[in-house]
Amino acid sequence: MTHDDSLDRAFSALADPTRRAMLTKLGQGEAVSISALAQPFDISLPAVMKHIAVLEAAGLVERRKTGRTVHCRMRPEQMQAAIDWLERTRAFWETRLDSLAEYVEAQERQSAAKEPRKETGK
Amino acid sequence: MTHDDSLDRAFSALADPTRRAMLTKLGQGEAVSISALAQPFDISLPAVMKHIAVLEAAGLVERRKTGRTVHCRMRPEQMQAAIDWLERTRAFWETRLDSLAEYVEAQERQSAAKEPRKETGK
DNA sequence: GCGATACTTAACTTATGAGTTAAGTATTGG
DNA sequence: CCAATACTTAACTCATAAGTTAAGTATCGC
Repeated sequence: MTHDDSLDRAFSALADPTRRAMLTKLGQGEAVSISALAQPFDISLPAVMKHIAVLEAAGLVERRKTGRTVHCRMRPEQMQAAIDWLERTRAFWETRLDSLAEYVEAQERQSAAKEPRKETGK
Repeated sequence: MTHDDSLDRAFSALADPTRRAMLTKLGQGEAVSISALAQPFDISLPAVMKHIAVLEAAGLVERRKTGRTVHCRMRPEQMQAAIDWLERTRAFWETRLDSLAEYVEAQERQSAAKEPRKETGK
């Protein structure tokens, strides 16, 4: 089985509202320090560190240390991979749905042209 | 805080490879029975039931019972909500930064401006 | 140098998630 | 009717995730 655990990590990282809020902030394009990232949340700094570690392990975020300050920035590639998986799965469903609708429609036209197709007497 | 726990549940459900495989199968448009869904996996039926319950709670899947058989089908709306969140977050990043090269360039300018005392003779 | 700042690590608690086995309920088919 | 089929529920194990506090390390500003 082709099991891609980078998708596991990406979706798992995205499942937490604190981490999504961090990504939203990082999505504005600026590199944000860890303490600045932590500021809106009512949790301890070690807890924030853990969230950032999860985001980094998922490839969603990159850290760069300058002096005593660490700046984080978003890396959209893994988010794109998640989008791709979702689009593919949903898109497939929708094309099948369309072709199913076409099929049903075709069947109806065929039935109307010939004779009503009934279930065999039960 | 705009905390949407339907996104929590959706991403959390998507984080598991077994559940993604189930969604891929359901993405083909047919309603699949629970035992048919379970067939490819080397786990017990109760474990499969739990996965389906998670997918259902996340709004990604719908169950319909007919006699003793339960058929599951995909519901793409919540997947679309997940796609929307990801697109929004990533798209914002990308509009802010026209290209990676431009970003790196900006970073270098910022670093140079921020720490002039190092490498004074430049 | 020394204290404040910014992050890091360690150790621990508590909750949840994924799996198990065993036993139960409800339909269907012979 | 009875037994096989298809799912369900209960009870439990084990691993990991998310948070905590406390203590540690490495700059920076005076």
